[in-house]
Amino acid sequence: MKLDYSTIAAKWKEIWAETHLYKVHENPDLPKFYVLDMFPYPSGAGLHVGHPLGYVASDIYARHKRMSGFNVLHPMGYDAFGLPAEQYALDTGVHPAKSTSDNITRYRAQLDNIGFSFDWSRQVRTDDPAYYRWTQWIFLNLYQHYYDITKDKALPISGLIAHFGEYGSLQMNAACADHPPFSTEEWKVMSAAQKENILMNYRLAYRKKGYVNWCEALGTVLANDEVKDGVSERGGHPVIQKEMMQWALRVTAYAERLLNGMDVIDWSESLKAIQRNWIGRSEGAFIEFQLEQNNGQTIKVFTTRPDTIFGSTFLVLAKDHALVNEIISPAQKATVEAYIDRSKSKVSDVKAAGEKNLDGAWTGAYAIHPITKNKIQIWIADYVLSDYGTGAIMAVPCGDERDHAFAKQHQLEIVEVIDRSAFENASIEDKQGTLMNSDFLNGLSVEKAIQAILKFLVEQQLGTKQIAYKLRDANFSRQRYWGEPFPVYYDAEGLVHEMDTSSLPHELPDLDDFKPSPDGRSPLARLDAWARPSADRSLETDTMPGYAGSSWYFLRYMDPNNPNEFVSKKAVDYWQDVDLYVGGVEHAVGHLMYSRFWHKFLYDLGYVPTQEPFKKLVNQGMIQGVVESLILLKERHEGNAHFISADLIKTKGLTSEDFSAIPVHIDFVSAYGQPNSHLTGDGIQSFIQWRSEYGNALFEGADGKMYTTGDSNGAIIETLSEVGKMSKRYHNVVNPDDVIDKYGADCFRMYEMFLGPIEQSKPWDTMGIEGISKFLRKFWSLYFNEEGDWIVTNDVPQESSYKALHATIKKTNEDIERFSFNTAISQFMICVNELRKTGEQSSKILEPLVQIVAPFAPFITEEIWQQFGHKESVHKSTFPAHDEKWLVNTSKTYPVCINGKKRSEITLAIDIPEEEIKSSAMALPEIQKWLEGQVIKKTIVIPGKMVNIVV
RNA sequence: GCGGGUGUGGUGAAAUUGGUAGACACGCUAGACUUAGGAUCUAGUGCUGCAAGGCUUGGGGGUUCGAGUCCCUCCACCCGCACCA
Repeated sequence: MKLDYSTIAAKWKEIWAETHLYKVHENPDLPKFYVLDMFPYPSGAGLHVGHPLGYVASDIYARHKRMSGFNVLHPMGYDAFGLPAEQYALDTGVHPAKSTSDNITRYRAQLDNIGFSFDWSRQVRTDDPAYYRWTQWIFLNLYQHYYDITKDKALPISGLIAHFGEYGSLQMNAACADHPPFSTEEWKVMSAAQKENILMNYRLAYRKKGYVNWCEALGTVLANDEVKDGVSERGGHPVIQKEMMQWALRVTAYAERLLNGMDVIDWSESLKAIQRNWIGRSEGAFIEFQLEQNNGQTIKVFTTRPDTIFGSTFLVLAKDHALVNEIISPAQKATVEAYIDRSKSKVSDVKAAGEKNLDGAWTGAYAIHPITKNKIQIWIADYVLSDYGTGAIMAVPCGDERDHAFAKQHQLEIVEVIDRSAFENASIEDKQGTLMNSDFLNGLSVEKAIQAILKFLVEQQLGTKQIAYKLRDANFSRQRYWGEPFPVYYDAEGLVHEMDTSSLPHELPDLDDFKPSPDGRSPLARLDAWARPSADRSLETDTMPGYAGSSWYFLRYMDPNNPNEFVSKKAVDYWQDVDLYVGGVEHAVGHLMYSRFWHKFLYDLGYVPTQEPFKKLVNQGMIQGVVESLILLKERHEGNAHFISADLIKTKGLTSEDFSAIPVHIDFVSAYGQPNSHLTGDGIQSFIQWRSEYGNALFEGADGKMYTTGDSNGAIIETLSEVGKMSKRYHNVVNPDDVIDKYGADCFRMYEMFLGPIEQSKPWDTMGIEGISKFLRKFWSLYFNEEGDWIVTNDVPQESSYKALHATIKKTNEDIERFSFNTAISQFMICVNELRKTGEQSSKILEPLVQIVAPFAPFITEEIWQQFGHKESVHKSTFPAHDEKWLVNTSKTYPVCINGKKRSEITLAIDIPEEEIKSSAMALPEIQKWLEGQVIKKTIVIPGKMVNIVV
């Protein structure tokens, strides 16, 4: 049999599908293992070589676990709802439902091509009503629960209502937005609408009016993590702050648990750091400042440095702080309004520039310093954010850089309260130094002063100890068509009513015109018959954001077709949680945060047995593309464009002033990504056809070879050569199907793994793939000769072959376990080279070798395995165990006594019988004497101290 | 600015607990077979030196018999957050 990978792959793909090889069931007799990939959203572009990197790694891991006696759940599905799918549909004019399904078909074919061991019977897609009815169901649960801080869990809202009926809002320790306190009596006389408004402050899914990230171009509101540098992450459109009525999720209620949970999960430090940073916990205090008018109103500020309170010379409020309008003095009204106008017109991209914004205005009002009783001015400024802390600060110009800059800018008083003379290098914000000008705090260290002032503030009822988080509640409304409809409706008064869970799914209606409306309403709002089923009932026309469906999909895989529950108790008790999750780091604060939040919520409700959904998480790197460009001279040649081969830049002594680089589609480039990447005559023809404006261009290069700038070694070219994302824009997308056509799926898989450590990003470089291809041919040639005859015998193997095999078994086991696939592949190469060198043909060696390689190269190993006469798939076989007897170390370390004194270690070859070495009693001269007659490769003797001998 | 990470040949990278640094592969050089080679095989390939040898894991310092690995310090690069009080 000749090596014909495409025939082999086609054959086994079919057989695996027919026999449902990778189908799994709960099996209490076997330990479970759940290997999960982040499911893709099926965009129109299809998969490129970067996508499968993580999938291949997890597939190898899953296959290995399966062969090691675990019952492995390894599913795949599609994140079909959300902006990307809809945006694609908008671009192409095809209905999202159709384009999504078409794309899924294409993705599926591409995935199958790579030989993954997914159990496709468990596929989920988030746009399937049978799936999203449970997304809606979880939403309703969030709506029906609040977070009890004392019990530290979510509880039904009915308990809260009961509490209000009995105690009013007093003693209610729950996560909520600020609202005026009320008594039992007040609660009892409230109207339904008033009660509902109160409850909205507690519900975990709630409606609120507030500033949101509004993206005009996309016609929708975006979550904080969907906004990067003031523009939308998708499309790069400007985002402004707009006030709208929106659904939101009270993720802040879980901030502390989301933070603490990270201590018990096996994620990379950097990822945990990103999440910690996003949650942004800081300890400090709320301090109340009376207004000068003394009308009972106070301004509550948040500070992490209460010790500097004596240095506080003014207060600053956010521009949309609740009290702003009340306190502005008539004299300052015009100034303040002018400032607010200025500030509102500013788009958020001022932030991106990284400038400090010191704009602000004095309200004309004063507050009373709670301790010194001094009158201090109240200002409004951009640098105070309304949604962090209390939206108000006590400015301490001597202890905070921004306050300091602001004070200078507006000529406000600066009082030094920290003596830092003992700490030369301390910056203004360091917690070092001794208090001064601070009454009873004078002379205390910063640490001690914080404790002392906190005690004082609490005793005097001027403030409380508080923890603030940067984490914001998650906006949950999208003015879009392609998403889950909210299972709620509003009555004539605008009150929210839940749909009955038995009526779910609340299906997304069909629509012809799904373009966003410029007025900020969802396209569904135009569907009057649907949106207003009766005079006193209107439906929510916004839809849920992309992360809704992806926040719990890993649970659905456990029991994907259950019509009665989102997941059965039996299934979730067996599968528990995800043991290994592989995916991109780009989901660090979006998907991974929301999933953990939903999971903890479902845990509180008793639906899932674990607090954390993903025990171990591995972030695969990105496969980057090289941008190949042709050099276009600025100076034209007889009126036509003039390209030169990149190697001529140096020859001609050109500088970057003289030319520009024009990106070339990589399909035209020979030796893509290599130092000698170039266009041949055909390539030039294709280029001209592609970019017709260069039809008459002159192409100047030796032998008609036009070198491109893909070279990363060349001096001047280096600055032109770019490595970055693979994207359509740069025409550098490598399609896995093309690679597989040329080299086969096994080679593709192994090469992706061989590129380097899985977490690292690296450019796709076609050069190295030949090495893997060569290896696979060598591997094949252990089993078949050139004529294609089976050459495996039943002879007794050579000893060296056992050694090579068992070393490889051991290393492969260890390497896969620690996610080091490149080193495992290196070991295969060593083993295969060794077996070829000695001409090993024994099945005793070659049969287990197939099993070791099988997780990496599933197709050709399956083919070879059958040749041994096995009826069952190699992927159902048991991974061979290594035998220690063949793995005697080449050297062993023994403790010895050097010169009768110091205990140290000595490295000796194993050929020296162990009993010859009298443990710790052997002195240096004895060893040297014993070694006489041995072949000594290397000896390092440090007299009186240490011997290192290699025999 | 804050937080996290990374620095090893011409390249991608190994070195799991401190123990012969550079495995494995790419590339390159020479040779063999060839009409030819972008096929295959063989040998060589960290730097330096004719050699013996010397030097070598971003720089400097330290601990240790022994450091790529541990500690201190400086430098460079990458990623995340960024007016968070």
